[in-house]
Amino acid sequence: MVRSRSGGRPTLEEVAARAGVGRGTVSRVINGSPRVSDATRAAVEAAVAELGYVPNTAARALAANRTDAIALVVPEPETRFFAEPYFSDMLKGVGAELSDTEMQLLLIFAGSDRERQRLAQYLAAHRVDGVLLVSVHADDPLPDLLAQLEIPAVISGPRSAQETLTSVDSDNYGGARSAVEHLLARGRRRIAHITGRLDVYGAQRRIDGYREALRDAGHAVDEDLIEPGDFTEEGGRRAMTELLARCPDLDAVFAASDVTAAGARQVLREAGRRTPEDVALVGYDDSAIARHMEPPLTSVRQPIEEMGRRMIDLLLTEIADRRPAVSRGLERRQVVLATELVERTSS
Amino acid sequence: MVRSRSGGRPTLEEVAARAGVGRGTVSRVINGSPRVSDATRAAVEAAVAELGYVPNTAARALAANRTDAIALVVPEPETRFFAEPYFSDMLKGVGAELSDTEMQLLLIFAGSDRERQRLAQYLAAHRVDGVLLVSVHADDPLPDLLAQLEIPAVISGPRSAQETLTSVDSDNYGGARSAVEHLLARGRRRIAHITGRLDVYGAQRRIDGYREALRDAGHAVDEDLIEPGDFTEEGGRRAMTELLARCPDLDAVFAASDVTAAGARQVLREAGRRTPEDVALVGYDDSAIARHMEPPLTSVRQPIEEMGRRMIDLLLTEIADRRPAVSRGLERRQVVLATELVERTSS
DNA sequence: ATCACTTGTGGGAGCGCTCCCACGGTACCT
DNA sequence: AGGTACCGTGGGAGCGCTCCCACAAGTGAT
Repeated sequence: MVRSRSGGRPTLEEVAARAGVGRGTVSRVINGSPRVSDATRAAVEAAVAELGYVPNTAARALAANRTDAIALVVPEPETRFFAEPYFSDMLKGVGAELSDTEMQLLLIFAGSDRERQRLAQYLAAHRVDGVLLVSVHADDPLPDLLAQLEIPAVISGPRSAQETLTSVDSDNYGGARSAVEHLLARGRRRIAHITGRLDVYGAQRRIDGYREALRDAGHAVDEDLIEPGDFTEEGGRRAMTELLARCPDLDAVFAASDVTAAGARQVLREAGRRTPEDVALVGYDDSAIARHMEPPLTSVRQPIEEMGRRMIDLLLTEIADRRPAVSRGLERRQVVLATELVERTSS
Repeated sequence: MVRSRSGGRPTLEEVAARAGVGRGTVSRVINGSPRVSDATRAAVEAAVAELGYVPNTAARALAANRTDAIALVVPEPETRFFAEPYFSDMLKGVGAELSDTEMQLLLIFAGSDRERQRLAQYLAAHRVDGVLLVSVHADDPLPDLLAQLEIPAVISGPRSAQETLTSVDSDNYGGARSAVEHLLARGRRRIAHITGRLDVYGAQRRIDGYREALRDAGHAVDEDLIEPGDFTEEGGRRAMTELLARCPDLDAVFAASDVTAAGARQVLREAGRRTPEDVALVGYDDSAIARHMEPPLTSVRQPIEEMGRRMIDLLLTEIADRRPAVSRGLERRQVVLATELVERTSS
């Protein structure tokens, strides 16, 4: 690897001169165009290697009007990002799928208003080719901003049944059903449900699954057995206290998240209810906490890593589609991945 | 905010036309140059607002040869990044210091060889103005690569006393001293030390602090009481087992990390030694685990968030310095921040 | 009135690439 | 033989900015 005489980094032009070809040809080789003869390609590749040529991203971005970067936007403060295994799993999947691409991943937190302001600015400057949106609430204005700026985006967890953005989700409805069916099969009849945040579509779908699993098995749904939570541990404690007071005869609890189940478990123990003998418990997420609970928690596993991979997949397709023609096919793409019930001793 | 007639995003030129000034003047206003009259500045700012102008980063990067981005390079797999509070605290400090800057932060993992390859490519392309390096081992080639590419960099934790890169560190020597002095003050006399990874400079400094605190207090250093660990829990168990076998009369343990202390604690309990009655225990990091241990662990707190802030500070200075002149002052900048002993009931 | 600065401003040149048109060469038809 | 088609290739134009030189107008000393 030789240093270019100019002292700086070698340019396309210099590579072309060295290989004895034109600028256009080098560009074609760099970008893997098939319209180059093998001999020429080899010569150019040799010159690239000799000079240690690396394309200037800024120049490319300017000329081609693309950035080769995508953003993973997390509308939460850093703290939650690190605390919840959801994000790290998602990141793993995203990273894996991106690793044999030229695309660069940016991680952007938009927890505070300040940060959201900056994000809006960032998107307006079109500094990324596409956006991955995770954990978005029903009333979040971000998706609309993205649509207005015409930036390709994929959302994890649609905001509603009418979601217009491309989305990847796990089967919340089916996951909830399997949890309830499992409890029914174990002979439980008074199954309570501590829900997630009601403004999250996925939480609604879990409630639907809970209801219909009971109905389809020929049981009436007792609304008293449904208590709203918010995915947190504290919410689980609160809801469980409420439920015990209202329905002391319950014999099972299906919680919308593992941490919620952990909160519920504390209250149950303090009330002298044994798990699973007196009250069976099923959580959601199959996070690390599920394995470490006492007793280990039965939980609905979502294929989060796989979701990350699919999101990238869809996003890259959308970016590619948008490039040459305006292929406004506009078929709504919604991917739903299956969940799996992981049975442990809490049920 | 009006859309530019061309359909795309407005350019500097269009803003200039609208404000009735030249391109250069708009550029000056955008970049906050003082050499613009108030009236002109106001006119330009109005035009910017009306058109909703946002500078094109790629064009700027190309023309000015800078990217306005810096990378936080983590030479570990994602998993460790999420597991250790060290990183999230660091990120918090970094983010805070960067928040009133135009600089963009990129998070880059370089755990696998594959990822390192990509990183090298990335740096060679000069896609960032500077690099923050955390948790680097003594034999890591990354710092040299950075030096060779002449990319400003700041390292957290120097690799050795001869570190050439600008560095920010906490006072490992002083932290260790304070831990040992605390144990001495509590009347302990047979104080063992489970070290960190020996190829980490900070771990060496802690050993130095341990030794000199004993010596300065007039005690001989018994080398049998020093057992190498590796910062992990498993390492703590192993080392503690070793120590108990070799020196059954020890009455205190200073561990180089909280997780190591947790490992040691398990072994001590299994051996029937009470903490703190029989064996006092002090950890390092003051991480969440310290607060949640049974009994709560006395630990040396490092101001990690502050370290993150200082690192950014130094890096931005270095980037700014490099821009116009080649101010090879080359005074080695090494910042060392004080630690604090957080006393709990384990000692 | 002249000169020497300073201040604010306009606009040319150029950053390194991609896009695309044009051109010579070969191959295959009529 | 001429015509048509398609390769592979060279290089002009232009992406939107910053840098810097040139210049007009103002200021104050001589």
